[in-house]
Amino acid sequence: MKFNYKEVEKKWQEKWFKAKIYEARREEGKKKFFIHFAYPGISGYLHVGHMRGFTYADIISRYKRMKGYNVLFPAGFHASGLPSVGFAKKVERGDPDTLRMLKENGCDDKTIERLKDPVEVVKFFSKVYVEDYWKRFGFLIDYSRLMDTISEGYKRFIRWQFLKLNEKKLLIQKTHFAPYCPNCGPVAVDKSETDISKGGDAQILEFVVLKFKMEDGAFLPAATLRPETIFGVTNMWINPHVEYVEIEVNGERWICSSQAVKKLMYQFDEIKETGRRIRGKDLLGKKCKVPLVERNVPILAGSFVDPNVATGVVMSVPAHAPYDWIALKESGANIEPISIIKVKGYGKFPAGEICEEMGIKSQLDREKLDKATEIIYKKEFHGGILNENCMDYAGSRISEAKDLIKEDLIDRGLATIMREFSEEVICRCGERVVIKKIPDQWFIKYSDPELTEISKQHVETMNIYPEDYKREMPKVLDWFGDRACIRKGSWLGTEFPFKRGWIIEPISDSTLYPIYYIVSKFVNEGKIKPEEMDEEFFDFVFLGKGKAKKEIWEEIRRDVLYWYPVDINLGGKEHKTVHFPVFVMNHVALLPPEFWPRGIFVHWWITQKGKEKISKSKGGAEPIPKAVEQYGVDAMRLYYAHSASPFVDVEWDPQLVSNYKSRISSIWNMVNELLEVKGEENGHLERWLRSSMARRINLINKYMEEYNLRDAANEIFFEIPNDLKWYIRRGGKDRNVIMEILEKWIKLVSPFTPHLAEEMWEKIGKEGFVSLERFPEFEERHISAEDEVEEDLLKEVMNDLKEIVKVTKIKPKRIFLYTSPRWKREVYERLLKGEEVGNVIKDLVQRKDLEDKGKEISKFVGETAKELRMLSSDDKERFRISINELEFLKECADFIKKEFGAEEVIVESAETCSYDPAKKSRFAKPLKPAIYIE
RNA sequence: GCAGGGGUAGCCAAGCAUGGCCAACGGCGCAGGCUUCAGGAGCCUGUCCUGUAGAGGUUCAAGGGUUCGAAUCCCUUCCCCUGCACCA
Repeated sequence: MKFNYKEVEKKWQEKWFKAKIYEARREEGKKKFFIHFAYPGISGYLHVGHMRGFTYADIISRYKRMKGYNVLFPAGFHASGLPSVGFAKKVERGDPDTLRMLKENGCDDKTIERLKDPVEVVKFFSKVYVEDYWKRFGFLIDYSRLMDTISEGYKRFIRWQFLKLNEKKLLIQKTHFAPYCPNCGPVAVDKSETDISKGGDAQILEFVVLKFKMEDGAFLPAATLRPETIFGVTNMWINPHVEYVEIEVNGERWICSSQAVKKLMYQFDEIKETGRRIRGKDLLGKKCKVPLVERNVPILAGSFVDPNVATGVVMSVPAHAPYDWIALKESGANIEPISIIKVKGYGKFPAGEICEEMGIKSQLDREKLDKATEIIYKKEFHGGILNENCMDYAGSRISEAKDLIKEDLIDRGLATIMREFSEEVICRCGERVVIKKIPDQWFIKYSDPELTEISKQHVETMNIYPEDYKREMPKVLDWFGDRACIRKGSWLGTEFPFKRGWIIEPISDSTLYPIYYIVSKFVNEGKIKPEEMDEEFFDFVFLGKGKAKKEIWEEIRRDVLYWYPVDINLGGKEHKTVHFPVFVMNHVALLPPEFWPRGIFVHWWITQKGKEKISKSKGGAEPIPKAVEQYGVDAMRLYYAHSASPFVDVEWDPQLVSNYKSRISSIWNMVNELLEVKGEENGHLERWLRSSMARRINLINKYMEEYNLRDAANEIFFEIPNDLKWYIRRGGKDRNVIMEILEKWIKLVSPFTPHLAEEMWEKIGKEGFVSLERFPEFEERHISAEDEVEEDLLKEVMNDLKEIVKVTKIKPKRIFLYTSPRWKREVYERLLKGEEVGNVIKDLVQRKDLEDKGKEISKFVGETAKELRMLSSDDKERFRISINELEFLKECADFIKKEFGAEEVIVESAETCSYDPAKKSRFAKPLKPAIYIE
């Protein structure tokens, strides 16, 4: 009797996969549904967090299949780029964590040896993903279409894509600045730190380098993020303990730190060292001229100046820069700060004020000074106005003047740009990463106004979940600029057709790929060879251009026409600003409008305690096979679908998953118990159960249509069993209705927990796969408002009884229920019809049988009118349904007696009651009988 | 900086785009009872405060406002989080 989930999972997976029920074949005339998830990058073992999105996709595709769609649900692997290379590198250098993890997962030494090769890493993990994750979760992915992005066929496809981008004039060349290791070449700077050992959070900042001319003609290049403060410069800062060097830049002599020279070499074309070295302290006391402002200022000693940051030369704006303020104070120099910015909340010298406030005493108190600098920077940037000291820019807002001044200074040859990381970045090899200028980098021109505009228009027509993201998308498309699309270096991918030895970057080769799933089937089956797949081939199958050279081309073309476009592309929130926009734009740019994607579904993450994204580096991620073993697949699937909305991050909580495991087995037990039930039909109870079920099926269909899996699962896994339990509790025992409801219920369960569903399906004596049955549809004929209102009435009465028992602590012996007098019901009816309050009162008061109730009537009518105004239309509806409360409650008397352990339950009409010592009967109202307990 | 998300009872987490069915779904935890004499099993009840009659009171980051009525709409403030391009 116990639910053996392990056996059940195995049994049904074997059957499904043997019958290949996942395989999608074109059926002309049958409506199709194409869903896929953003294929995972190959970066090692996945964890329970990854399964969330995959599971959503499987549930949706199973649902659509049951709704009569011909479903295409393919999957593949994104092998391009760095992750698998990074993984192989880790194996090669014997990274202990990596080796331990591999061994824990049962890898022998031979396999580990093999994994030093990135291509082997891809092969190995592709298999893990398919066998240990996807099939293990019962996903009905079309396994005949598996593909990865470094296969020959895929590369042909990408090559074609870039030929087309070029034809559309969407490939352009321009200067670019990228992270670069002097030893290893190009590196990626990102949070996963595949290439680097430090600095994953670093951003590339643009410093403006202002050229201060000294008396001997050499320049001091001061780097700043705030070029507008040039008007407030009072002096220069040089670190006296640092040795500076002289270099020649475009014929000018510059003096900067030696560290700066190294960096500038990678960014400027014309640069060389003159060999002259100058100690910092030898520069002190000399003068230089502020560019544009043409003011002579002295060079002072600033020990806070870091030769590693930018040029190692700093201009001093004490009025508005906390560092400068403190350093100036410490220097003891007799220099008056120059105020140049007016900002709300501060006086003449904001920097001075904040140093005072925060109690900053020394220029080496970096922590506080950084904080102070940030505060002042933000405050002045947003609310600051340049004052009369600022020449032509006086009166402008900082946020507007900043770029203007920068451009002007550059145009006049007084300044230039230098790029620098916001923090130190160290390569895996130990070298400091620099920023390198690439003069002729290739870009995909996503900034193209026409492409952007059409993409925005198309997004309007798409089904995008959640709604918020749909609203966000046009802004993202506007913001999305040109993207560098190739890179030279050791990583996997397709060679760029217009530059030998350069590889297409991994985002750019994963935009149009869903269409390749249609081709990959033919490649996998050997029906077409990658070598055949040239420009002509893809032009024909994707664009319908030219002629088919072979019959199979026609076949593929028909499949493309049938399956495309994608109905849902499902992916994690990390794809919101990069992958999804380029997915849309590439389709819009290269394919005809009828192939543009129809929908996107974004889900959030499973996080660890403390809201951290689960990552292997942080440890503690639960391996998938272990979790499956422990909780069972169906429990996990239900957990993903039901524990929270897809659009929030969820903390992985093993306890919670365990609860779903219990839920699964309790459903199983319940079905078994229900199968034992036999007895008479009651009439009312069966009508009620059918009605409630029909209503829920209607809701569930509505939820599923908008992919609201959570609310659908709630109805299916919680509300329906509650109804069934209530039916039994009420004494229902009609086997026919139970079998009828079970059959529907099991179908509803199927997309979410398919193994359980199949097992139950078999248990109730059905043949075939429930996975291939039709999803239950709303049947209006089962709706019986009367029976539902009656059952609600009973529940309400029981609630009231409970409340009374609780408050009074009475142990009920005899329970009296007094149903509403007829005239009160009449009041409801007439008011609901819209009759005037006054008329109703007048009418009733004049009636003979009510003549002694004048006061009560007018009060009651008034209150009721007020009450009805507050009710929703659904609630009002309940009062319109006519039921016989007296008869119904009499029938329930035994049930109530049993539930409350009373000796007797007496139901009477308030008009004719024989026993009412507490005068309770006067409180009776329609659908709210008065109660007396003793 | 640019773009976006969020703050709900002890905890997690619904609801908030269509204000009233909301003291606020569900779960965890906690308390009591039942069942089971086997397990991290199952079932019922309670869990903001007050209350010996089905009720009332105070809540949904903070402070204002709109409204007969606001967790839900508007404004202000505070605090968290995410993405930002050779990372997928």
